[in-house]
Parts: sequence; structure tokens; C-alpha cells
Amino acid sequence: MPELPEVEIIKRSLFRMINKEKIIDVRISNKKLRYKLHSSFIKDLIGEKILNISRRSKYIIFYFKNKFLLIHLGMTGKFFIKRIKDNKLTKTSFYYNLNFIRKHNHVHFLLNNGLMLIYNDVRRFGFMKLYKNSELKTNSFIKKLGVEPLSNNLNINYFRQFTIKKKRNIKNTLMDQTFISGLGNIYVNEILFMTKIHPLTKCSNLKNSDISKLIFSIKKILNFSILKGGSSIKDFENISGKKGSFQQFFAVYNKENSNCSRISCTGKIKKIIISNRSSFYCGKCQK
DNA sequence: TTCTTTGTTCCGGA
DNA sequence: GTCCGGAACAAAGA
Repeated sequence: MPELPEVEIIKRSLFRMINKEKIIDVRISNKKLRYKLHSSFIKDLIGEKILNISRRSKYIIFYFKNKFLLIHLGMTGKFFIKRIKDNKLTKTSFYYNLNFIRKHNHVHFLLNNGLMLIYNDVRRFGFMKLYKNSELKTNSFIKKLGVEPLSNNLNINYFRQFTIKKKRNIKNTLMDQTFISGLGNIYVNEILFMTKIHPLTKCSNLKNSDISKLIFSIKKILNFSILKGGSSIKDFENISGKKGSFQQFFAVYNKENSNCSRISCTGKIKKIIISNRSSFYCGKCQK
């Protein structure tokens, strides 16, 4: 499940390997992703040069001269890059190499540096959509996103303002993409453990010191995970097929009945369901 | 067969 | 009207 750190790792690899390359050909094995690929998807991309690649929340954006490609990996979306073995960058060699491809590869991009970018998605909850550049600021997906958690826009004033009158619990609030964009279930569980805040705590009951701790933990945990190459639970791999290692550092996620990892605490990790999502917390030190 | 997973949307209750 | 949480949905594998 790619969350923000995983998407950041993928974006950095893509930038390093294919930024400034031109798309020579596109082949679609299955156009039915979360949204069906537009019938002109191939035609619209052939000949376009990738001018930049960026990340916003859990979206990856490819920029072209007059358009941009918005990508969300959903639950199981991932990218692979394969080097085309022979040096003939013809459509024939492109298709020939497709024979090596594994199940659930849906979209293939042949680039003029001899690399093939492959989008693979088992569950097909991810999507790709092309838009004109004039839509960059008005795009319906981008427009509703809250602040980037690693930016200075996430600060005490913003946090306090958004939560001060909220009766909803802090777990759901942190998962709300219109508040902070890019926090998913795994990281929110870890963030709440680090701050010793119970997931069902009402936002309006948070003290200023709690808010400071939350902001600190959000940045700390995301940055640390990026440093470790993201978390590989289920089947996350970066585009070279390498696994991240942040999952080794999970304190609570999927740790039901484990002892609390705080040396001074004798509590056990509990599991409850909040809004249909598994939540893990220490029954003793998260009040 | 049923359960699990995430992000989003829809709906009903407060 | 607004806020909030629960249910449903997408697809595939265990």
C-alpha cells in the first residue's frame, strides 16, 4: 500500500531514470483502471517529452508541454522499469519485450533512452488521467487536497484552526485528505502512538502541547520512513523491485497483543475498528 | 464463501 | 444546514 513515503521514493526514482525522456510508444493491456483510460490516451502521449515529475500528496504528476498526467497508485499500483535488451527502439522490439511481462501489468511506456516504464496494479484501484495544463490549479483531485504534511503549511495555527470546533476523533481527522493530504492508516497509527494520544480522542479536547507533538511526529515519522525506503507490507516495491524497511520499525501497526515497545510501559497493543479501518494503539500509554 | 485492504461517496442521525 | 460515522464500492487473493 503506497502511502506518502512510498510515493515519494517512487517519484525520486522516476525523476532520476526517466525525467526529460520522450515517450516513443504506449501500449495498454487493460484500460480499465479505477477510471477507464480515455480512448485517445495513447495518441495524446506519443511524442511527448517528460519535462518534470513531481509529487503532491499521494499523487505523482508527469508534466508535458501542454498537458500533465495525474497518477494515483490506489492500493496496489506500482511502477517497474525494464531495459529493452536490443538497441533497436522499434515498435517491434517494444512488443517483443512485452512477452517477459508479468501479470497485472496494465500500461507500458517506451522511452527514447531504451527504458520501458510499466504500470502494474493488482487491484486496479489506481488511475491515470491526462489534463490540459490550464487545469493545474482547478483540477478536482488537486484542488481539494489539504496541506502537504512535510511543508511549513502544516503548523500549529493551521492545525488549531481546523480542529478547534471539531467533535470528530483525531484518527479520522488525520486521515482526512482535505485537512492534511497524504496520511494513511499505517502512518496515522504510528503517529498517534508516538504522541501517546488515543485514536478516539475528540479534536476539541486536544491541548496545544498535543498539537505540537502531533506535528512533530508527523514530520519525524514520514521523513524517517522515506530515509528507510518506505514500508513494504503486502507487496510494495520501488521501481527497481527493492523493498523498503520502515515496516521493521512499526510500533503498533499490525501488532495486536504485542507488548508496548516503550521500555517504561507494560501495556499491550490493542486493535479496534474506527470507520471501517483497523486501528492499533497501546491500551496503557495512549490515553 | 467470506474477509481484507484504501480512498471516496452517499446517506441517515444528531 | 452542518457535522460525523457507517456502509458501500471498486478488484483480487488468501
